[in-house]
Amino acid sequence: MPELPEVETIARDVRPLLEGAAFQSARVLKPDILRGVTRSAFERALAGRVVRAVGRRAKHLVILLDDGRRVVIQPRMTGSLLVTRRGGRRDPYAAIEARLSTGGLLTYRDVRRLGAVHLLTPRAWERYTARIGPEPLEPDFTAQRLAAALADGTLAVKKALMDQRRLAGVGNIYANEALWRARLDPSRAARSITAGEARRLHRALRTLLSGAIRRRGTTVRDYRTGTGEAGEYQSRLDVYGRAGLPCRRCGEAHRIAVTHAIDARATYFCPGCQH
DNA sequence: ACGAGGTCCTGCGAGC
DNA sequence: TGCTCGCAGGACCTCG
Repeated sequence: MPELPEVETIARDVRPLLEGAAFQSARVLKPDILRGVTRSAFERALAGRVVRAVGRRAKHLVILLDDGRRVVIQPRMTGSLLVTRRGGRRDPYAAIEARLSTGGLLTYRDVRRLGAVHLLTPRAWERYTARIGPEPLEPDFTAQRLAAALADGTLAVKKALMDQRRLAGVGNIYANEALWRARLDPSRAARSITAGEARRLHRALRTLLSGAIRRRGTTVRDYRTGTGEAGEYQSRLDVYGRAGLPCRRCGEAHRIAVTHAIDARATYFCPGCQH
């Protein structure tokens, strides 16, 4: 499930293949993934446009066109973006295909189609990005800013971490991992996190997310990089998916537990060392 | 203002 | 073996 490191990996993979290339044509094969734009309007908008930049904001891929508009792709659970040579086998899960002037084919595929694709004017993009919280890997994201994002919440700290208005890009896997690293109980009220704990969590988040980017993301099931491969970080996970296994800090003394008490999501934690 | 729960969607694995 | 069913869950929604 693409979170920040996965979307960043996809962006880095497709960037050199897209920037400077023109879309010759685009076809929307599964129109229900489009938001706020019709199939025909989307296809017309892409035709002839040159890609000026490819980036990431939170868990969204952002393709900046030469007319200032942006194609914003939110892969959610099972979305992936891939550039291939043309003439390959038909992908039954392809939602959008766009032919490139370089001879390549850009495909957005999404098995469950929970993803969303927007076409945004500069003004609409400003409104869109303003609703998302700070980027945790930006240099100006300090422990104080993290503490501020958590300060007003009676909700569980894990849920606060995953709230995209408070903090950008963290989903279920990395929220579990960051809280284990910071030795914090996921069910703690967000506002109960002290300044010192926020510093621990801040450090945990930054090292975790940058480490996961270096390993090209975490593939549990569906996630693929921009070159169609699995990520490499799944073998490094400390808690996610490790229910019943010994805690990597406590050893045999404590085993990883799983609960669905927080927002009905799978929460993995060590009862021995997370408080 | 908050939490709880529903919704979208399809593949997969557990269980009978 | 073949079927049903629940689960995976990010973001958004409504309801109380």
